[in-house]
Amino acid sequence: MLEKYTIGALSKASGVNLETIRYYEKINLLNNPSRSVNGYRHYDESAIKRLRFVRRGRELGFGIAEIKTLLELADHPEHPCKEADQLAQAHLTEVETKIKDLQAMQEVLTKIVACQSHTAEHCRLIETLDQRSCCT
Amino acid sequence: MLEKYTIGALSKASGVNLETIRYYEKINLLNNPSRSVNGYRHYDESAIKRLRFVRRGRELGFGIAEIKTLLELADHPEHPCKEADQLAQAHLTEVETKIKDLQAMQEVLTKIVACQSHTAEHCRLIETLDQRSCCT
DNA sequence: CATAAAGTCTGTAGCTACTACAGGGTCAAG
DNA sequence: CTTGACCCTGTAGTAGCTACAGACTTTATG
Repeated sequence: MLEKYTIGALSKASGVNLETIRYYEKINLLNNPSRSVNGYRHYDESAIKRLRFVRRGRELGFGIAEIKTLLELADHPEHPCKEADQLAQAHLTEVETKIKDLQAMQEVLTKIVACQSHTAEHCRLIETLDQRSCCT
Repeated sequence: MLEKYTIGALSKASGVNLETIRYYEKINLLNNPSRSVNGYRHYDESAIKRLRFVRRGRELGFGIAEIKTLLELADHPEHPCKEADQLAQAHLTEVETKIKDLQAMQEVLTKIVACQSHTAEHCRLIETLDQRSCCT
């Protein structure tokens, strides 16, 4: 395959920050690319594909370790996908928990904003934090 | 005031991890406490109050820098609370954005889970990450 | 052809908010 | 007097990058 991409070009093509690509290489999320005589990294189309895969996984909130597993699975289409299912399910549960937590925060914050007082003494936010119990 | 709390007692009373208290001291979120001859830290009731304030702020998702500002405000009830209002409003907006992002994630993940295939080849999660566009 | 700008290299330090030791000292109970 | 619980400092680790420093090469411009 033609290795026509420098790291900068790969960065643009994949939408992943240049420094992040080097970081991914360092933590072995990406294979070491070939180098030209001057030491520059060179990549082909498959690297773009892989990086996009990673980016999408990150956008969905998967951690690096999880993405590593998913990449392994993607590389071996004949393997059972049970593990991917479990990852997706576990992650979904996590996301749902986070949403609930944030919604609780949202509720309290909504009550707090639009403070009518001019001084901190009766400011709702300060009051809330000063109170005995939180988030009630 | 009586300084009857050791750091362990303060930790229990405030609900903040012992190591975290020392950390808060180091980053000047808390004042340096007095020490007994042996070098042990000693605290009074006001430290509990302050730490609880911090904990509640953290639970609401405020960052340390924001909490520093809020503590300042709480210490000066005569000050205008405009700043606190702004913090609360900005934070609420942030929380709402996060909720939306997570809900988008949730939607995609919900579609993905319960993969019907036995192998990774047709696993929905892998497919999704492999596809050209994400989260559509 | 010279030079300047843009790209690349390695390696290290910083970010947030903690947490987890290691290796030591101190205190109270039995 | 020993055992265990508590405390001390300081450093390193966590996740996932990002931002340099200082050096090199390549490409564009005058």
